[in-house]
Amino acid sequence: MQITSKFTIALHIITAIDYFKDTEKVTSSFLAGSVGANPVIVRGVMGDLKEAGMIDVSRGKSGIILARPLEEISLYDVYKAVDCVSGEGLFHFHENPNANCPVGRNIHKSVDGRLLSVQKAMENELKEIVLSEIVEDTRREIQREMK
Amino acid sequence: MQITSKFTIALHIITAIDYFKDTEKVTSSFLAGSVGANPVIVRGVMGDLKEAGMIDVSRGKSGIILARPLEEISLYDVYKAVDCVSGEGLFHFHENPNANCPVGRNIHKSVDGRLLSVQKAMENELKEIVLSEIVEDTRREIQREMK
DNA sequence: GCTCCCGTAATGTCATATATTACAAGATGG
DNA sequence: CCATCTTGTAATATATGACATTACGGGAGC
Repeated sequence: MQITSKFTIALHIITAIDYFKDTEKVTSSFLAGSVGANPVIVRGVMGDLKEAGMIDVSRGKSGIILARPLEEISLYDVYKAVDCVSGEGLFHFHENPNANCPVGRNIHKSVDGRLLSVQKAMENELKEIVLSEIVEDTRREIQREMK
Repeated sequence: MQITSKFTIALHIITAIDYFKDTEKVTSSFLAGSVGANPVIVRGVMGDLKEAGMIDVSRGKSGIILARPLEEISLYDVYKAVDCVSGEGLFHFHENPNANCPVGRNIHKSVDGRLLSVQKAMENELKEIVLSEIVEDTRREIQREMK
């Protein structure tokens, strides 16, 4: 199983908002075109990012702008904002271990904590990466193309 | 999204095989009873573990036994054996970024590597945990119950 | 040969991700 | 104030994947 594409869509959106901020009118339809997904999906992700205070969205003839400097936003912030790992955690414990079996009754206690610490390790890694790295890398790749 | 319950089922199975090795006839149905899942599911996981050389399975009136000492098997080995994270990786990149858009064309290059390294960080954490820890902890919990 | 149990195919169900259409309501420009 | 553009969101459809369940063939032991 995998982590929802909402996460990478969010990264894509933010990168595009920054990249096109001076040359295009950035709307959900425009972003959807770049991402290759439906505008409604993009609006959903936009809603998550807005709620987390990463972008400012206004209706009418306005557009979408970044609300915070990219150096201050980590991948973990985005990951949390779009909530791509549902509440119960990264690992899905099988639902009904048999309470009449000593192993079934106690396996949770010895496994849960360890799996949680593994998840935390991954999340800490996400905290180490900031959006400005992604955006700058993408800019560099685009530059390289032009030569 | 989450990592399949096949993973925790595998941990449960192995623990149960060890715990009941002297007192019960360990079959797929017996294990299914403890896990709280269908015997067919358990057989599938057993097949994965067998293929990875962790257990020996024989038909007829025999039973299932561990093939390697638990100290030599890490959670990562089990995780790989049951293949609970499909081939493409933990993160699911959105499928169709627009190739006509400079961002859509280049975002992959700047994101893929970073996400992969996050996944590796998690997997390295799994390598640090050995099955004997789980089994011993579970035994301890069962002991504590009895007092 | 009888019985037990694994291996596996076929099928069904259910949850979730994503796509798509439709429309109300807010913001802006004239 | 009105026309226009765009977001927010509900309702619906589709596809995929996880898991359950039934069924049955074939090996292993007694």
